[in-house]
Amino acid sequence: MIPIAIAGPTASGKSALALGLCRALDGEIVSLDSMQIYRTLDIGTAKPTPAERAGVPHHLIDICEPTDKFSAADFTAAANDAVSDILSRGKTPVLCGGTGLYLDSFLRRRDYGDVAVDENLRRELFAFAEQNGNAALHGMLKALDPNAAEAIHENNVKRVVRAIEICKTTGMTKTEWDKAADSAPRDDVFLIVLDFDDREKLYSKIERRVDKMIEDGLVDEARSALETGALNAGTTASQAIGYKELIQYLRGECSLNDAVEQLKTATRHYAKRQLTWFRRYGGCRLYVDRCESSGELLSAALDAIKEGGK
RNA sequence: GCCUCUGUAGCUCAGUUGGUAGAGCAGGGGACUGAAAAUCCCCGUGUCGUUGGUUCGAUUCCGAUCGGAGGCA
Repeated sequence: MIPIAIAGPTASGKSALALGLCRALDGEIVSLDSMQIYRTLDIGTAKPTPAERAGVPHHLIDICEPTDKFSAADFTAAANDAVSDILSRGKTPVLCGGTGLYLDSFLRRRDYGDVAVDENLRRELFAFAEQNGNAALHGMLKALDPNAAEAIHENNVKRVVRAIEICKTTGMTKTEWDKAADSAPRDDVFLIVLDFDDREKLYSKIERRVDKMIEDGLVDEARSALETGALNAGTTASQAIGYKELIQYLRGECSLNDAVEQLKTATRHYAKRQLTWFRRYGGCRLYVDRCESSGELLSAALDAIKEGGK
C-alpha cells in the first residue's frame, strides 16, 4: 500500500474523491488543509460531516483550537506520524487537501528543524519596515543573504522578515537552511491532481458552494466564532475565507450581500492560486469537468492508481 | 413640455486648455521552504452613446438624436 495524495482547487471534489478511494482501498484520510485543523470552523472550511468521518477515519482535522498557533512544521510532523501509523496498520493513507505548502512539505519530507521562530524579532522587523520603508528592510536581507534577497520581492515584507529571522536565529543563511531541509523527498506517493478544462465551471461550482454554506448557517458559525474570540486579530483562523468577509457584515460595515460577493471573489482568487501551485506538479491529472459524475471521477482515479501505483 | 447633469475597459469612475485615453475592482499569468484560505509580483485598444458640423485633425468644441438621473411645471 503506498500513500495516495489528492490535490486540487477548492470545490473541485477532492473530499468526495478521497472518501470514495478510502472505501475502495481500505484507506484513511489525512487532511492537508490549514484551516480544517481548527475545531468549530466547520461550515466555512467545508469540513467533512460527522457522518462521513464516522465511516472513514480522518486525521488532522479538529486537532486544535482556533486561537492556537499551528505551523507548517507542526503539520509536517503530524502528517508523517499519521501516515506511518496508517501504513503500519496495513491501510492506505489518502492525503487530501488544498494547502500547497503542506503538500510540498509532506512530499519532500521537509525537515524544518526545531528552532528559528522569534516573535519579538518579527515585531521589530515589521516596525522597522513601517518606519524606514520596505526597501530598507530588504537591504538588510541583502547584506545577510544576497541569494534570498534576490528571490524575494521587497514588498513581500512577510517573507523578507522570515528570511532575516532565519539568518539571525540559526546562524545559517536562508539559502543554506532551505537546502538542508530538503534532504529526503518521498518517491512513494501516488499523486492525483484535480483540474478543470473550463475555469467557468469551477467558478460556478464555487458560487453554488458558497450559497450553500450561507444556507447551512455559516453566518451563525462566524458570529459565534467572533464571540468566542476565535477570530480576534492575529489568529490564523481569522484569515480563513468566509469568516473574514462575514466579520465585516457582523460588525455592520457592509451588507450581507456584499459580504457574500466578497466571499465568492476571495474563494475564486484562492482557487486560482491553488491551480498555479499545483500546475508545477507532475503526477496524474484528472479533469473534473470531463467526468459526468463523481462516480466516473472515482473510477478514473482507481484506474490510474491500478496502472501507475504498481 | 422646459431646464440641469450624465453617457469613456466586464463594473465604478478619471482624463484629454482639440493631436484617438488611464486608475481601482473584476479577469489572466507567476512566485511560494516554521503565519500559506496568508503574503507578494507582472499583465489595460476600448466603435470615448449615435449622428451631422467646425477643424489639417474631434472622444474633447457646436447642433441634432437616443438612453439614464434630478429639478421646474
